[in-house]
Amino acid sequence: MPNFQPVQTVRAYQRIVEQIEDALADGSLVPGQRLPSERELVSQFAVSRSTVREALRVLESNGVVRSRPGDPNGPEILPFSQAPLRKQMTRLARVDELTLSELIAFRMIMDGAAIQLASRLRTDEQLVEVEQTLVAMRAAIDVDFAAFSEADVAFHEAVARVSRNSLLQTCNEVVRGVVLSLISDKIAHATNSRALMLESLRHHTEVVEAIRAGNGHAAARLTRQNLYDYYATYVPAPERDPLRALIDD
Amino acid sequence: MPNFQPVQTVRAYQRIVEQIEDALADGSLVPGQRLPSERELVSQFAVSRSTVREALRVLESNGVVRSRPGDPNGPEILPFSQAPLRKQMTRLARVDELTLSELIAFRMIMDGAAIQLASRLRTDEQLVEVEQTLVAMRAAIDVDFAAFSEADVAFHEAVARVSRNSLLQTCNEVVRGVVLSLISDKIAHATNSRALMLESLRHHTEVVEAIRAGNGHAAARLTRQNLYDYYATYVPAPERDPLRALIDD
DNA sequence: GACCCGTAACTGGTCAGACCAGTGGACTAG
DNA sequence: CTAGTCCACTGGTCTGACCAGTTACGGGTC
Repeated sequence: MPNFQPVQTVRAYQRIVEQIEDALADGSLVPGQRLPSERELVSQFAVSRSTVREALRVLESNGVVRSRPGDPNGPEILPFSQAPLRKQMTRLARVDELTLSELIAFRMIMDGAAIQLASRLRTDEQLVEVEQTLVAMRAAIDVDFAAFSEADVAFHEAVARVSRNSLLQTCNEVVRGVVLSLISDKIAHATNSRALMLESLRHHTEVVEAIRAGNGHAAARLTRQNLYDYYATYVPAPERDPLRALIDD
Repeated sequence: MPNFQPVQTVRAYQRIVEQIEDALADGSLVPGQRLPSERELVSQFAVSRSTVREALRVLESNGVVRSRPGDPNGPEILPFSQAPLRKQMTRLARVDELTLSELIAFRMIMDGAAIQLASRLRTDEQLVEVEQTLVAMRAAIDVDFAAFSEADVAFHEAVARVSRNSLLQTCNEVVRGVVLSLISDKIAHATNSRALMLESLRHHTEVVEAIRAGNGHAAARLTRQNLYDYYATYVPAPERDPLRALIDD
């Protein structure tokens, strides 16, 4: 008896999307390359132009290609971007499918791991790079909070690079962006921000010390603690349990 | 001097997408509701049907709506789902030239964190649930490796559920799927798989012990160690450093 | 009255052909 | 060799049509 599979109607534009995504996955299509023009695709896929266009719209909304009117080279294959990933995550966060607590827990995990890896894998030059972002943070305190925030991001990005794990790096970046967009308005109203910045700088300095010492576990623990201290006030009290579970070992 | 903004052409179908997404964000459109039929939308938005359809294709590919031919109620607003997030993440994992080592490191981080959270947050009923998946694993050993593998997945999914962090859960699931797809062929050829399964079962049992004891740190460490033991042979030796950095504290 | 079934009015999926406002390369005049 | 014009071609949008499938309705049967 043959093992029949449930059939599902696959629409024409979907098969076009699949073909293009497959070509991208197996490397026969690489970012920077151009797709043939819509009218050319019409004859290659043997479908109407509406169908081709629906496929292109889907690819475009997924950040795979970009069409520009009048461009004689045709639609462009874009390099991978985390923008669509962030869009989806933001969407989920907006509808409470993801709570702030979940996002922050995730940040604590990601950032902690990145720093743990960094403290083991860093070269001396990379340590210097990280220390320089600390210097930039200190300088930014005297400018304004936005500058400090930017320098803070630079610190975390430098550490993430050192961790040599691009997946970790991307996830980190995305979730950091989402968290910031969720609470940026609240942070802007924070009083006594200078004290906050000094405190944050002190925390970061401790982390760098642990990185220098190669003490990955301590560095990770400090990082998670810092994130908790920094964000806990924005999280409803009953949702703080999971966050604490990540810091007390 | 007015602060001019760069203008960017907003295409008609994009404004339709925006309007529908906004309606969804502010609650005037909720999952389960139906959109008017395409021809009805044509007159409401005062555009052609192609334009409406391109907007619907975009929304559909983002998991916002679903169209079914012949449905007199029109396109359905879907409940929010993490499926599109997973799709984007899988794309990231496929495209972003991720090495097996990076993926496994990521799994070690994710799974470790999930188990750490689970051991602190679990209820007694949930502990029983997890223990039952262990029983299933033991039983599956006598069937075949595929059954064992399935039971193993069930174990990790149960733990991820207990961690009460759906983002962690999704990432976990995605990266597990990607890793498995990369090495499934090699595993299938593994000799003496019964011994492997018994070893794996012993490891899982230790983890459950740590969960029962509420020792999150130990549980996480065990988990990472187990994953390392299980996967290290598939990772080229020079790439194992980052993995080891995650286990020896 | 309850039930079954065919029909007709829809639905979405696809197609063909058309127009428009742009782009960019080729071609020409200086 | 340069500056300017022109035109072929691009994507964005529209119109109108056909098809296959779904569903609700109404008429017929029991």
